[in-house]
Amino acid sequence: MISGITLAEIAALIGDVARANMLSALMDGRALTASELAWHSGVSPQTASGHLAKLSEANLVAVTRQGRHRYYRLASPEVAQAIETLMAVASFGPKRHRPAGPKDEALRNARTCYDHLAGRLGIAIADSLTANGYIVLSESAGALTDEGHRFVCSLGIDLTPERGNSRAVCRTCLDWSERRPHLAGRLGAALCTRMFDLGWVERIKDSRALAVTATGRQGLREAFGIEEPS
Amino acid sequence: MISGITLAEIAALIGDVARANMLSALMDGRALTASELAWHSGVSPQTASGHLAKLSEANLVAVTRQGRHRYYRLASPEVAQAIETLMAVASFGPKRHRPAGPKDEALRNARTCYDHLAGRLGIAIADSLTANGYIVLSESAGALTDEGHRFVCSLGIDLTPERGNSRAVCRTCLDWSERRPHLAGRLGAALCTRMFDLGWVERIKDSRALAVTATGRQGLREAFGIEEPS
DNA sequence: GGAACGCTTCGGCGACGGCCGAAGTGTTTC
DNA sequence: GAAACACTTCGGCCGTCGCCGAAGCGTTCC
Repeated sequence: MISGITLAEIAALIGDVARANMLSALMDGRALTASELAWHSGVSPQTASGHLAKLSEANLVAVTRQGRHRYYRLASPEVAQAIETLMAVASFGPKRHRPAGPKDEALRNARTCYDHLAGRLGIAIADSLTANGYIVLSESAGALTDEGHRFVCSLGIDLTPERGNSRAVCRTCLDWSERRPHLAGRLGAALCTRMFDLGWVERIKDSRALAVTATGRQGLREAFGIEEPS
Repeated sequence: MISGITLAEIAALIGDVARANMLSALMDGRALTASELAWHSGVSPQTASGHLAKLSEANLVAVTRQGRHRYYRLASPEVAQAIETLMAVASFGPKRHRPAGPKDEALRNARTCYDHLAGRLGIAIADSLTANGYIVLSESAGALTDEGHRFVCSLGIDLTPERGNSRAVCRTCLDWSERRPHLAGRLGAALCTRMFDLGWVERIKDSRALAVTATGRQGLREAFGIEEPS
């Protein structure tokens, strides 16, 4: 009860279509401007401004001023996790099936989830790492083995924590499309960043979906033994 | 966006004070009647009935008819996890400090979280198991060691999964009061059940809070090395 | 069988909150 | 310095949804 009040407040903030669309758009971990978020949520700039004020007052999003733009991003990984968990519940719900369009298909194939990889590609990488004994996952957690540490080093990933960053190396996150846990935490984020740096994946315009490049296909095959993910 | 719509629907359902109070009341894993839930949420029976219809249509709660009563319970552990995650986000929020009353204090000390233990007691047990090498936890996951398996057997706990139950043995759940992960999953649930069976803990009336009994204090000391948890 | 009980459905009231047009503030560009 | 731009604030409109009284259905108790 005591916490029920603020539980309702937080949920009510996410429970508006426009705000939910904004938060979904921010789930890829990027920071977006107020106008971009207005476009994503399908409302006018004034309305978006009001929504964003509420979201940032409640510490769901954080804002950075830069010139005449204001960049909004999710305030913390906890917020991202809460939204992802809600999406998982939503996808369990009554089977109100929307036929899966091509864009939806792209999302299921590969996408970013806050700061790490999700979709079939995310699952495939987590599976490969597990099969090779590089990580050990239980349903909602994980640990990096010594061989695993050497392996990610060989990919050019440095897991030394930044100052004051105590985030866990290896976490899992429930994938709403595959309904299985994929790799999150510092390791998940570092892998995702590295794959962008190597040019293995690219963002699909106006979407959290990702496209695997030609070099990416080769790299994924050599490093993880992953064939065409879809 | 595609899933954003139903994300908003789910969140909006939780985002009403009355419904949030109902769900909070169900977080201890018990099934409550419609009238009990009406009382918990502070609305009339008619209103509660309407709310419960919405919640069960969206598969957030499940209902069992029994005579002239209808027992409502959370539909799945995923729903419980979503609510707990939202509570964690809520407790991070702006510092709108309510002075902690005695009931609140009892909640922080020991309570049930869906089907497992939380609060200082839950943390203490998780810490003890970790310190003795019985379980290994990373921030959001965990594994039971072989010695751990023998230990819980010695407490009279059988972790053989029920038919068709593939729930993970060892998971973690972020504690909103302690802000640290405590023990969930099949192991967390089994420990909780066993402690009720042994008479170590008892429910405090009309609350998720728990009281540790005299035998409980002795048992906790002998089995886990836990002194007076508060 | 009738009364008490638990729960739901219906109908109408009222308020909260989302929405946009218009106008205002601060920043960049030329 | 003026114009263009990004964003916010204000004010008023309107729809949605939560609320309860009254009434209806099914179960249990005596």
